[in-house]
Amino acid sequence: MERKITIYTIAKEAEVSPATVSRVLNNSANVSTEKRQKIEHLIRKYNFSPSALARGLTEPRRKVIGLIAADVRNPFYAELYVSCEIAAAKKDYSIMLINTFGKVEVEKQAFTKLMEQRVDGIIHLGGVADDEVTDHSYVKLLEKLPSSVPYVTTGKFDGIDCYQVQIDEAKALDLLMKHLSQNGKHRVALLGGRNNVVSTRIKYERFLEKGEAMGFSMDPDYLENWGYYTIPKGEETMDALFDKLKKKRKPLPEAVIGINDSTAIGACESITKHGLRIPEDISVVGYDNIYMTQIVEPNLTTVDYNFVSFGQKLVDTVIDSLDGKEPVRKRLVHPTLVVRRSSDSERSGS
Amino acid sequence: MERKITIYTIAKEAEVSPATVSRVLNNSANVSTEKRQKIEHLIRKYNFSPSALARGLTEPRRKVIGLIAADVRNPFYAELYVSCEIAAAKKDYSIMLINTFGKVEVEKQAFTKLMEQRVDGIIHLGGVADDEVTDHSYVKLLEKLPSSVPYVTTGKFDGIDCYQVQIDEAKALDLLMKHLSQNGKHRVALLGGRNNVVSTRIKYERFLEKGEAMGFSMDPDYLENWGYYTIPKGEETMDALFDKLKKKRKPLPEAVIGINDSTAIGACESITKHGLRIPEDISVVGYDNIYMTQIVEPNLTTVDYNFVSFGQKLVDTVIDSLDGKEPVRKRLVHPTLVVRRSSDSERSGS
DNA sequence: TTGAAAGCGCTAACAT
DNA sequence: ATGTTAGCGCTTTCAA
Repeated sequence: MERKITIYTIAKEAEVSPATVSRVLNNSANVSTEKRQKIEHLIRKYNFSPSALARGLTEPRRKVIGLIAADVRNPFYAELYVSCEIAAAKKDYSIMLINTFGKVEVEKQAFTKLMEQRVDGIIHLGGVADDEVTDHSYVKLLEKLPSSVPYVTTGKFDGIDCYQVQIDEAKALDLLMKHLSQNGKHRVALLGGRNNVVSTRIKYERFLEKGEAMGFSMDPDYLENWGYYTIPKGEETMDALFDKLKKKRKPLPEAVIGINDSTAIGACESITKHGLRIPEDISVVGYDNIYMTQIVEPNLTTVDYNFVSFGQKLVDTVIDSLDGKEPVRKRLVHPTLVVRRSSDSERSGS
Repeated sequence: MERKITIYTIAKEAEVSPATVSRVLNNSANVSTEKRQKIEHLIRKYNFSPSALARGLTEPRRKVIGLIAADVRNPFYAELYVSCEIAAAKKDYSIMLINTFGKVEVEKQAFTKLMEQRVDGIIHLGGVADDEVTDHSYVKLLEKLPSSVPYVTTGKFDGIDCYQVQIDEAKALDLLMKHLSQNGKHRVALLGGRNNVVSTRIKYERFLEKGEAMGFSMDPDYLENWGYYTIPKGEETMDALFDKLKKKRKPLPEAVIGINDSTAIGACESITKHGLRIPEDISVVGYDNIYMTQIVEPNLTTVDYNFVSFGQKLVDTVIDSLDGKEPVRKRLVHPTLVVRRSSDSERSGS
């Protein structure tokens, strides 16, 4: 076991003071070329790396941002996490990631852990699974955060004093509705999700609000607002819709909007299973533009949130706040429409 | 901005010494109930959280393991990362994750960063994309690591003094070959990958070595060892195989082994495109049991590595080494066969 | 340009 | 059971 090597080791051997070693380490002051070289040589020789812990003890910034996500095995979070990491790296910050797996208990611990690690700020990815977390528990957690640590969330709730960067869900739905409308669809179904998830609720409300103007037949039987956000549940939901319409002797929808891509993909399976073609018989569209949308057959029309700029906004909000720049409390991420085969039979390839 | 609060703040107000506060914080010694309660009350009152930095400066263990992965947007790494996190949490360790995106430069920085953060050990996920990293650069990096920091990798190379936890690739291939053999397949194709990736080379070597005994017709024309590890490349590769066999007037394979699941899924697309049925005309199998194998049509037969125990082994190796338990240098992860529709027409559902 | 010394927040050995 | 004190490894005045 090699002896621990510190700036003192270097200083002693270079016959300078530790302060001088620190100076070359940080380029914080002029050091004579002679001494500098001697020191740099020793640093290499011993493969010395300064302790971020000791440094963090004195310096006001750790250059680390905490990131709380439900589960990076979910592609949505993986994308967002990575784009945050990249955005942070640009400004020489690191990301410290904690997965909560949707468990409130773990989530609370995550905050504690991050605070103990003295992260400079916290990004909280509410996202798809924010239904597990009640507003109440959010409030409790946030109250405990010192105001010096900027907190930014993708969660959608009012009355909480924090930074928010959120998807413009309403606009996202508008894009999809407009697209379907332009393709002459009238009987449009909206599938999946639960109403205690804010993003879901927004979509349903918007659908009811704007659907008529888009020329949709606003029959509530074409809303199947139950289940989760997964592929199998999407399939189940679509199955249920088929059953219901059959019983009520109502015509099939011309288009189906999944509450997210997974739901839409599940719906596709159900439709195919029922012997129908996509998009010839029924168009299908989703949300999120996850990787799989480009893989499934046919490729899925969806709404993209531009994860790169999403992550950038999250990180910038934290750093700007740290730098005293007072970022706006609430920023929106603007979605764009990605048209693929599942809603456009003209499209070549799959 | 609230004043910074430390154990001294608490100590002073509780009229005790900082040491006593430390004692209740760590339960490291007996403290009278009276003082303990007073202290605990103040901790709650101020929402005090002890600095992991200061603590790390004195304590020998930081309880943090560094994890270097190529890209957690790749489901393989996401699964492995999460299982490591879960395994670590059981022993009260955290994971500090860094993505390298296959860039050697970033990878080097990752080591430096982790060392500066004084992680207790480092896990390096070579995995699917370890072709980007030459053995040479590994050696260089590893030489710089102090021997006190256990390093464990999933990479497959000899002559480097480190811990290795790796997939038993040969056994994995054996499982697939046996399965196909038992289903009466003779003309079996092996598709995708590059030979400078060790895991790929192992598979090809094993195939050549054991194929005959399995009753396969060992025609080299049924090996298409080129391309990457992605779905589109898998499709291209299969397309190329079709072309070649047509030109040479050779019969189609009865089964196709993809070098990984993505390649296999791409091959499926090619096969379907050529108007053939899976598995009736051609069986397809892959490796890794990524999530998508359960989604594609038909579901893909594959080999599973049990990410839970994989991660557990990685983490245990680090911690055991830290605890002076001298874990074995090389451990194998045992794969299991997952039979699905793509190689078994008897199977119900998709 | 350089060094001495204090301090960051905590733990642990030693004393009481 | 509790307090005193000396580090841990670094940065940063302040002097020289």
